Amino acid sequence: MLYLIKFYFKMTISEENYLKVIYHLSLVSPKGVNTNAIAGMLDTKASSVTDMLKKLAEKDVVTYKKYQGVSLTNNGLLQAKKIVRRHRLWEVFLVEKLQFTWDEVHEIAEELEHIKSEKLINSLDAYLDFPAFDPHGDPIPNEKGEIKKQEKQLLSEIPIGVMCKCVGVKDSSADFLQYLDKQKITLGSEIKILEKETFDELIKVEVDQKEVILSNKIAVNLYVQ
Amino acid sequence: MLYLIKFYFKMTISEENYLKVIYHLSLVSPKGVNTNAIAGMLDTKASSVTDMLKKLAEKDVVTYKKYQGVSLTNNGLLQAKKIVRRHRLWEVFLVEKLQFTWDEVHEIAEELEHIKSEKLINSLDAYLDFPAFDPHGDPIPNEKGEIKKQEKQLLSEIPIGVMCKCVGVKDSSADFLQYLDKQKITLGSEIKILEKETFDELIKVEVDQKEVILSNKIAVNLYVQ
DNA sequence: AATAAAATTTAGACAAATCTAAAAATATTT
DNA sequence: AAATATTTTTAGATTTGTCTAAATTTTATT
Repeated sequence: MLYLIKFYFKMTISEENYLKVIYHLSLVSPKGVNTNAIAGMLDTKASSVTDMLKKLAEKDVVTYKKYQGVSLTNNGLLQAKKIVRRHRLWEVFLVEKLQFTWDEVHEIAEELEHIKSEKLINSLDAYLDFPAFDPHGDPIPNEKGEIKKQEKQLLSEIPIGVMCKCVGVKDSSADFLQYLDKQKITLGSEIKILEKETFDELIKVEVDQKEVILSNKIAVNLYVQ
Repeated sequence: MLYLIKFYFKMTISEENYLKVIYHLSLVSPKGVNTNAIAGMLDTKASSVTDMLKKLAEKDVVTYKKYQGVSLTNNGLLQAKKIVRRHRLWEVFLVEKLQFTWDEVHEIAEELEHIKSEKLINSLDAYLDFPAFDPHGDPIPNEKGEIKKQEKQLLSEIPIGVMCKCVGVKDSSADFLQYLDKQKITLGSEIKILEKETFDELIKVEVDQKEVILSNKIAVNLYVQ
């Protein structure tokens, strides 16, 4: 069982933040994540990223070849998913139990996600009744890192007249979420597209029986089913 | 309102841990806390403590004179109480909501206490119904740092025949708490001393209608009312 | 394919929090 | 009160994560 040892390196908060960002970026560019992209997400310098990538490679959580970008090892992938799991479970807790709105939870979850007690997180999971999705519609990995994939499309891809339901957001910035609140759009909202204007790409939709006009920027950032 | 600025120095986790320890020690020795005592509590070296005390003095959270020990400023006291507040509220959460036992909560609360969102902690407080005491019977400061004092005595000070109720522990180590569990003693247990043996200081007590023998070490670490 | 541009890495420096070993101050004992 | 012991501080080193500026590699353009 000696091989297990490498799975139990303790990760610092900084290392965890790198892992998480590499995970998110690798979902978009699976063949290797750029140094600059990581630096951008973490608001740090490329040279700092290089330094950290060497350390993470040393710990066997990423595969790193100079100038060739970086990707997660199996081990690193599992660890990243655990961080994401913690983040999203805490978000559910904040919304469901502490009455936070969906635009308020991200920052606090960024801190809570680094508390690593397995017992804590599994108890929380049970307490919340094993939610599969967080308040933004993003899937919550289970203890083994397994993720329930959800069929979903962007609102912009839905044809006129078809009824669909809001199941998530692509952009989960506070600005966007607050704008959706203002339009009374939230997870579960029933949406039907009434009209699409080709010229300026505005669309007229019915949200829970009320008509509203949405821009294309909204439509390409809202997931529906 | 310029004077408020110094209240808003961001504290690192390490600084917070020092503040908290100084707070706890100053309850016992109010005329100044020793460098060595702090080092002992934080499992660090006296020289590291000296370094940190200078930094904390710089931030106006402690009053520090070389070789003369250290004490909290008003500002430092409030900050320390906020950390204690967060720690104890999380302990209540873990026990009441996530079914942790009272010996399991301390370590996790040590991490949770450093998450500083006021909104988070006040929402949690409300969610828990504004508890006045944590699972070990220790008081939870309110938002302003006010603490509800509880009349309490050690079990060892109670005369034979008087009925009392367990309201807290002086030693809250996991070992002691687990020992109490084994004896079926918990917060709220009704206790009556039946006999005191002067020779070896064992005492025979009735706990919730059942007789048990306790050592003096238990009696001097159990608070009753 | 040569050149220019962009991305990445290296080298060396810095701040935070710690350490060891030695020096200085305080407290205790004889 | 002198000698000894204890406590505390200083000086200098180390580790982690970051930075700037220069050097290198890769990619894009002519």
